Amino acid sequence: MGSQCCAPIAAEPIGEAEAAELAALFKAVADPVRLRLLSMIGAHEGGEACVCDLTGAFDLTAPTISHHLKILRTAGLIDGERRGTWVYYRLIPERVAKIGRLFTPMTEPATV
Amino acid sequence: MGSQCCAPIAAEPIGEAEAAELAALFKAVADPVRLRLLSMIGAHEGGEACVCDLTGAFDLTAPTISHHLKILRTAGLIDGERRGTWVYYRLIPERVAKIGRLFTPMTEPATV
DNA sequence: CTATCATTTAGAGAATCATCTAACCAGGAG
DNA sequence: CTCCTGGTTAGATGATTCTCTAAATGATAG
Repeated sequence: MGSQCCAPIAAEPIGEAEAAELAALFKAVADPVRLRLLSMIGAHEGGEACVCDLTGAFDLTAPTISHHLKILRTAGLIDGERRGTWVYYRLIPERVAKIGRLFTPMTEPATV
Repeated sequence: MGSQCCAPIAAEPIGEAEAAELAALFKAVADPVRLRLLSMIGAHEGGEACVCDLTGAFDLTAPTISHHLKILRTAGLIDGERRGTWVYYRLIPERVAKIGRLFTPMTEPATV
């Protein structure tokens, strides 16, 4: 039956303000480089990766990678910490999951 | 090891081609207008909405709405059908769910 | 202190995108 | 057929965005 009628986005029309906020979040991941960065950071051992681990995988300059990391950081998807010479980034799981929730059908039936 | 720990994006580094394909999908929803359109279509009674139901909610011209609908259609997120005078759009649930899956932790396996 | 490596900031140029106006296609009413 | 409404297509324009080079900041080594 309707155990998963629809994703939250299809449950009710989202408002203008919420749409703007969500769009900003989605824009952060709407780029192949940032998608791969996110994936590489999350999949790296220890759940964190330093910038030096990331730049090599791309045919891009260091400033460009830094630019993309900043966008992810501004969106609240990753957090960076400097330890000695290197800067380490890790995912912010709650924020990452927020992206998925909007489009994921609910297994639990809501009030519909 | 714990593959339930994290969302698919953090399970292993995604490849260049997959990242490009997914980025295109995310770009389609990385806009407040398109996010609201998607939501309004999905939440509309009968699971479909004609363009005339949508344009009024925005402070935008009809061609602009049409432009956004085309982007959503090209991304495979909605499908449009003409019935008489009006054109009706509806969500393509499988495609919509694909967006959510990448970022949703697999702690509780959903029927997908 | 100076040299060097890792990363970020600043600024510029090319490409993409959101929006508009004008014009075009499809159906229904008179 | 002619007119009107609903919706799309075609260009044009201003704003973002991605990428680079050059320069700055931070930390370690000699």
